Amino acid sequence: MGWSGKKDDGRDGESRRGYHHGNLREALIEAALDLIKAKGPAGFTFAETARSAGVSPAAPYRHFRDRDALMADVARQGFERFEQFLATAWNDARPDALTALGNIGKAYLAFARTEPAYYSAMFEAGIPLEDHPELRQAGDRAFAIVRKAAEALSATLPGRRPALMMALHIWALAHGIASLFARGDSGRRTLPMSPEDLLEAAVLIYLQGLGHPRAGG
Amino acid sequence: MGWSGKKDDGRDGESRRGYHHGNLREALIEAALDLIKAKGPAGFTFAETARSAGVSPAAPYRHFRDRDALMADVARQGFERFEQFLATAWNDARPDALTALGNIGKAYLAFARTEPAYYSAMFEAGIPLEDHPELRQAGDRAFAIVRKAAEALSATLPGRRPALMMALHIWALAHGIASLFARGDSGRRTLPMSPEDLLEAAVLIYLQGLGHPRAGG
DNA sequence: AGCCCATGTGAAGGGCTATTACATCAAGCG
DNA sequence: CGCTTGATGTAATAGCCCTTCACATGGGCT
Repeated sequence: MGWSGKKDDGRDGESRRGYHHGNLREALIEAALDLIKAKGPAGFTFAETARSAGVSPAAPYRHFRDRDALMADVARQGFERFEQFLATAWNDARPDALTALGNIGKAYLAFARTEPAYYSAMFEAGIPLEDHPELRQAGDRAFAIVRKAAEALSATLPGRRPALMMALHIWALAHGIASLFARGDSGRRTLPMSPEDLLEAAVLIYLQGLGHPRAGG
Repeated sequence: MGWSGKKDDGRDGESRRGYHHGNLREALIEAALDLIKAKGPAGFTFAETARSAGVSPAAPYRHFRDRDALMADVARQGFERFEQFLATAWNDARPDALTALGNIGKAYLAFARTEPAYYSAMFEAGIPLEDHPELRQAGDRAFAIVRKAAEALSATLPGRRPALMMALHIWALAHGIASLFARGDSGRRTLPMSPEDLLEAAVLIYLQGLGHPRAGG
């Protein structure tokens, strides 16, 4: 009974239709993305996400078990977009496998730069993969794109090059460059060349080391 | 003396004699390392660090401006140890530059694995470098070891290879492999080979692409 | 001895996480 | 149509953390 029944501030939030939000789950994910982008994965809080969505601090618990579950869902969604992004860049090895692999590299760095919130959630939030199997699966599907590219490249190389190893090398290289040099505008190291050029040069040298006929001769 | 919450008493040789701790700053850094190792950089808290050191929650503020300042100091100390670790592995290009570079790679991954607390603080804590210039300098000094190795290698290569670019490539590769595959025992991706072998293979292929006479065959 | 000040304490304000009991509302059912 | 039910949101709360404040302690210096 003690509840102060007067709450005529129906327009406190943005597009609340009434007592129930109507699409809170999606609104929370979107708000979380904005907050992660603005303050990093560590600065993102459940309570502020709830405020951004115009609901009470307890409301998000109806849709996510805890703060980490929301972060994991953001990361999962990020991996799915990432997979599509890489697949579009690969474009079934068109116009040729070498060019398409270069496009994958550019797409990798572009994603890290233009979607820092997703990238942070995916790789830096420290979500334990064993607690979120769907997250690991989403990551594996994204990696499969690079693996497919490595297999196509491997077919053009002399000898029988292990495609999985090539894929791991390229992924690690792209991730290392993205983590160290292609992060948000703030103070990372300054480079004598763009991260994109740095990655492309590395991949070409690497492929030449594997005997690719057209990689930098 | 009701301040001893737990009996972990990590004081090695220097115990608290009375009202004043005597060596609180060092004790806090050591306690922070243990906590970061145990619960990750996000799980580490100022208050718990203070408890571990046996002081009140307000005491650490006499030695560090805030929680981030302690984290930054841990990271700075980590970079200094890292630099020494890499320098020892390089060992002035002995027995030869190629072998010594391989040792640097192994040392990089070994550091990430055996000192996960330092490595987390250095690369994953999200400390803004512009707020802690001494941290950036410490990182630059560690990178200089890899740069020196790249310069020595470059001298053995045909043509005039840009040593800085080589150093960046190798650093990014090592960091990517360490971040993705060589982290703590917990659930990362399973590999067909050890991270060390993966990195060594990548560096050898890369150097062969640059024309190194003995890398690959 | 007496003073200074670096160092440590206790209390307090404010924020976050997560749980609990209660409120609201839409949908299904007789 | 009135009732029940389940999903969704709210207020209140406990516990923890960060940070600051006034105050306490005692080592070192004159």
